[in-house]
Amino acid sequence: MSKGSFYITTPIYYPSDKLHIGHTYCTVATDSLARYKRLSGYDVMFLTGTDEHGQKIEKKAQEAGVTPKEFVDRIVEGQGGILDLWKLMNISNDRFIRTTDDYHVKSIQRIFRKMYDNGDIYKGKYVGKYCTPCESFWTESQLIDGKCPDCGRPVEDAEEEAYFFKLSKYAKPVQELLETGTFLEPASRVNEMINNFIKPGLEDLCVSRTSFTWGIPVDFDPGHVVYVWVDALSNYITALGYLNDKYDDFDNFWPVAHHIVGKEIVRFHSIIWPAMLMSLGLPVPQKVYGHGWLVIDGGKMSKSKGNVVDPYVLAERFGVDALRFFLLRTFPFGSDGNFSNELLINTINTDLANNLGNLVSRTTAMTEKYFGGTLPEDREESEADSELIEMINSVRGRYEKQMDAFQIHLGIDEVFKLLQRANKYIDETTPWILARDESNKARLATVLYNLLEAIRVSLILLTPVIPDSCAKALDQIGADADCRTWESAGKFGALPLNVSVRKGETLFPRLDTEKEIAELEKLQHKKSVPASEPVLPDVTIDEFARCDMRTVKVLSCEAVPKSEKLLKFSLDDGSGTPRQILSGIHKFYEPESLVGKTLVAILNLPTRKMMGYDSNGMLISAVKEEDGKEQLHLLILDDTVPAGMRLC
RNA sequence: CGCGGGGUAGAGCAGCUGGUAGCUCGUCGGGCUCAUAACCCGGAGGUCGUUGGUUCAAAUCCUUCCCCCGCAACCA
Repeated sequence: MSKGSFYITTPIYYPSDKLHIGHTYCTVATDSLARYKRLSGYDVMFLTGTDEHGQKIEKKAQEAGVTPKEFVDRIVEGQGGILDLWKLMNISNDRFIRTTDDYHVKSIQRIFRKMYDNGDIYKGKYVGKYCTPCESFWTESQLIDGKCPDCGRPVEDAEEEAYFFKLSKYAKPVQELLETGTFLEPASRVNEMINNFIKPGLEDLCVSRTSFTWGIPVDFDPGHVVYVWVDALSNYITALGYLNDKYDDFDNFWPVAHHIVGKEIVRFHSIIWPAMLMSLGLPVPQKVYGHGWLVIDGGKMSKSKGNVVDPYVLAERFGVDALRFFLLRTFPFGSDGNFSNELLINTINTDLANNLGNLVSRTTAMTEKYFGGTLPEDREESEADSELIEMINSVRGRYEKQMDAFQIHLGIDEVFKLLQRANKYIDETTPWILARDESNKARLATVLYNLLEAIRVSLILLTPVIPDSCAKALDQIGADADCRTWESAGKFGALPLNVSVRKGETLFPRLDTEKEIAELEKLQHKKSVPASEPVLPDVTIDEFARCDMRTVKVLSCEAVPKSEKLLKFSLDDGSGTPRQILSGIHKFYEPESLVGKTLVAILNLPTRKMMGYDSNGMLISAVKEEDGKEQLHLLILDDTVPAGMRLC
């Protein structure tokens, strides 16, 4: 019965913030592939989850005044959290792993131990700089002006103990893996990996840390926690029960694994992960597929640009299926896609409302109008039917080919070619004319039946993408369970000759483009305007007085070459010697416009190097997050104010 | 010379194992009236970023330069 096992995963996401449309894109795509494989007869395991350890979460939790576990619990399980989002998006994952789960923790300790025992993990020294008061280790590049980036005090040479994984040992087999076969796709990523990382030489990888504690302890060496590589990547096997008793699916689903990942983490999945598996004596997964990103106006989505798209807003307004469809239909899965509200609405209208929804509507409407909803069994075939029927019979094959290559958008495209052909078929056969003459009843029934069949097959194939809508529409055209199977999608004629249809509610209402875009912008605007920040905890007047803020006049100002943000200022601070300060405000000000202006700067910050220049202080600006976008205004004073006056 | 991706009709993209350009949307015109002002047909619109070269023939291969994006760096 089963065609075999199929294991597919998303990355485990880092719950330091709310997830955005990019994460949704990846998960929805993986979900549709998982659903496709189930539909076509595979025994599927679909895993997603969260990667919950690390310094960043430790720090964020501290800032929020909660424990790290409380912090991630809120983002993962809380209202509007990750689990809620996947539920909303109709994600059919079989399992959800959190790296804080007990069984995972135990497995990781055993995996670490195993690699240690076989000699691939060794204890080494991590040479760096140590700040005694802060008890922190820093690398050379993290230092600011040779001093501790946290407190500005001097640091000393020190060695930190750390465990290393012999990544270098596996450079050759990994390169061979990348070069042969189809392990990493799309193929364009292969060269990137080899040129960038393997050719320059793979260095052994630091796999433990002592600089933070929010992680899985190395059980045989207290003080060390397992660093992200081993902890996070191994989720793909611990979730199957590797070296734990929680699950027992490892033999079923390894190595038929397919990792869907964003292009930014292709490196970890195509180099480090296979090397780790080789070390453990395990086979490597079948495929790593790096999909592209959703970008906006050609640029990356980011908080500071204020263009992060919230999947909740879109799903609530247009429906989950519409959003799922848009993401998978519009963008080639392997490359970047340009997201826009307008494109979203156009796609919904053109494909879902006009093409699919309207076809179902006009077909069911005619069936009800001319036959009271139930077709008679008499038939009269015609040469005019052959092309449509041929397409119905062959579409599954073309679709399957694309989907097996993870070309979801092309798979969908095959279905829409059939839907378009069906719409055209109505024009060719003019059923409304046939209906005028009683003697054409058999011919009319044939035409409608053929249309219902085209719709039925299309809906089955679209089920992985828009499951709920397809189920509804299949109800409308009277398809019972046997008429919804993968088998039945391969051949014309599954519906009974006397099929009964029931025209239901409109599947995808057509949207008013301009109105919707306006509404959407309003919504996204509203959502992203935060309440003004709370006032910070008290400081004493003495503490305030330690900040040496003074008026300064701009002597000269120029852009720093090769930097898009930095401006280099020469300032009169009243001392007689010009003071150099760098400031990342090029996005807001052109250098010429600031010459001669009277500004405010804090002078007694430690010197900091930026792009090779010293910056002796910081210009004071008024900053606000507005509309998700950073608004920045330099404090510009009346030019009658002389340079060098202190603020107090 | 840090690494990589890309520059093709108004917009978004395909074509890139070489043979005088395709798709979707938009636009213009026509048809139809079963349907969610939907559906069907047709037209207009591109010297395929730039320079030079290979070839009978280049968007497609090699070369020069320009521009955009991402990584990196950096933004207190």
